[in-house]
Amino acid sequence: MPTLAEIAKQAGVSTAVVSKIVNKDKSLRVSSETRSRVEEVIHQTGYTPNRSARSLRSTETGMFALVVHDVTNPVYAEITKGAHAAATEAGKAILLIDAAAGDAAMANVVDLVRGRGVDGVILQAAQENSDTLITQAAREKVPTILLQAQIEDGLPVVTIQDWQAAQLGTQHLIDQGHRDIACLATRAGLSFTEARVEGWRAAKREANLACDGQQIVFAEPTIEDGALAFAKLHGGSFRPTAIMCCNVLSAIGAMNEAIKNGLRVPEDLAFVGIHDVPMAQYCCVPLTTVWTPLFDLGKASVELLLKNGLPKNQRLEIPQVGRLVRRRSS
Amino acid sequence: MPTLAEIAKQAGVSTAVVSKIVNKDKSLRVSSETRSRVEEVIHQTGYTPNRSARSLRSTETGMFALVVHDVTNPVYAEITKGAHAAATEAGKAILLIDAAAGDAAMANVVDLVRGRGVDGVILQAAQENSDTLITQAAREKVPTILLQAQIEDGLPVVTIQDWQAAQLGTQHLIDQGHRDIACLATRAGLSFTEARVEGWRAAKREANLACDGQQIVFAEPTIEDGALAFAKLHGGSFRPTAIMCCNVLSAIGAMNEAIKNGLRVPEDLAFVGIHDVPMAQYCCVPLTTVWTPLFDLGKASVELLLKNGLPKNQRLEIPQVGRLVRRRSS
DNA sequence: CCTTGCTGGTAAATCGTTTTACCTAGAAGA
DNA sequence: TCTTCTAGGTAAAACGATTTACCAGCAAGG
Repeated sequence: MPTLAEIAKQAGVSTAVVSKIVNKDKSLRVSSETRSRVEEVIHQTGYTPNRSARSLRSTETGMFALVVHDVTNPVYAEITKGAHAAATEAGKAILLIDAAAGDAAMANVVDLVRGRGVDGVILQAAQENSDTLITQAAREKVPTILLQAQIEDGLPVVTIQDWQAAQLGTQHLIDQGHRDIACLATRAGLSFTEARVEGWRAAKREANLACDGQQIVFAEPTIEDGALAFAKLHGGSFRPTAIMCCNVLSAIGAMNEAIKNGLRVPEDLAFVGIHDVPMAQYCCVPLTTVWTPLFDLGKASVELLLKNGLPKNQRLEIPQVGRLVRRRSS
Repeated sequence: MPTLAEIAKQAGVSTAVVSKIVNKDKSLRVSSETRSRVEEVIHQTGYTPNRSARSLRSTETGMFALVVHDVTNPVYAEITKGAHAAATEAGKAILLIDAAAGDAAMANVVDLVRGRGVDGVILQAAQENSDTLITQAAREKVPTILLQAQIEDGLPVVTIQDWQAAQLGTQHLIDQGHRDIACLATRAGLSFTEARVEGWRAAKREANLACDGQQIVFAEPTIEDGALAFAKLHGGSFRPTAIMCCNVLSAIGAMNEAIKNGLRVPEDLAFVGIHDVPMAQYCCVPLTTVWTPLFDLGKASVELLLKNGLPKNQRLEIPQVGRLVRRRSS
């Protein structure tokens, strides 16, 4: 409740001194008596600087916007948790934006960026409406980091090792003796989708197994879309004995649909999914997954914003490597 | 990038006029030519008011802090989604704090509150460290709303119909012919835990079934703790044929553990859980749940903050009633 | 002719910090 | 004795909005 000016008056010094003491500014030369007198008053009154005033002067708000597709998706929730952890450690706050809430939510972020309400943006690009956000951020020179998908050149991206994750999962299926391995990919056209499909392809090539377009089907990372994707795959001419799923939720959806269709998992059809969320462990047939460093993905993106040191086009791949978590589905 | 003053200069008017036009202040009397001239300049330059400056004058930040136990818990994620939706609709932003991140995160919120960085707080009380937050918020007169648990008198609480949810689930089990129905409760001592246990008790009483303390076991709302709770229940002298679980995650954990112990669900042991998250549908044995208005719970708490109209001790119970979603586990 | 009253504004104070530029007394050096 | 540091500060100008108080000029009413 008290203002800096009031503290200054009570301690009999100028506001400059108080400000520098509060901020631990090393450039301040002050006698130890004065210092302790001021500190005493600060302590007594329980003074905390007003954030708006501070931001106004310093143009730093201590807040980052985190735009995710959908908070209720456990994969994104884990990323969010990581981002939050890094922010907390640095004394910063995370402004959560759920892109699933539609254009209004996006418009809100744009406003925030234009009004300098945030120091940076971490964007898990959703639809085309994210473009507006990106251009605005660029114009306002608000640091922006892309999560997972490199939807725009000239912006830093942070990803996991997508290629390796898919390769690892596919290799496991090959090791189990599968030869007809389909790929249930994430959304077509995105950079990480391509990386994962490429990982699947690479593993198959290495084993001299043919890959063609028919073996790939794209789906959003949701249970529902996974189920639909299975229908497409099951109806086609290519009948796989295993499916490498680029997302854990679509894997669960597809697997469930397969079982509904009377298939036995893993005997008739085996499944592997990318991202090891708790749900994988407890679903109908426990799902084999490739564990990925989701927490660190979120954490790293915030840390990058804090350092503010990422060159324009750099791509940061979280070094922590995925590992296979084998369960009943394969 | 341009400031209000620059707009004013370009349009040849005072800053007061521009400010009122931007804010659609009805008290402003201005000729239509001047108005359109100003609006033109605003449009041309793409002016957006600086949030920090605005907050400094008005003492409103347009941000609410939402403190949840753990974002990766799907129940809380859904609440978060609801809160976010309401905030978005009102052009406000949600600052997410994950209490699981520990004391540092809580200290952060306290700082935010003291520095007037947020207009209000929605608190899903976690540990005792939340007390500091509450007292600070009260002292700073920052509106605070409690989620689910009434951990402090004198503060508004918003809840779902806890009693009815538990009663409904238990009644269903009774209808299935069960008589020995245990209660896997949430954390002991919390208001909503008591309400749910009371709902369970009421349903049993109504059917002339005995209830005693042995039939109740408490657990945190996690899969792991649910599993542990099952062990306690299974080891005891009371052998239930059904368990009414006050949380969906602990239900899944307990059910899984039961199956591991060779029990058949629902033949040997039936389960019902409160809160209908997607996971319930896809787990080992699809879980019967009582659907609850989680989204609306989050939404309502934000709306309450927006209206700022809740009397001190009021308790808002989301009117939307729960319904039973029957699946294989019962 | 004098007083209101309304229209369409303006100028300046204010919010609570941070930061820059300047100031004074005493000590030290020449 | 005169200059020059240096330690320990001070005063005031930002930052970019909002808000209050005031004002000039014209028309209408008496």
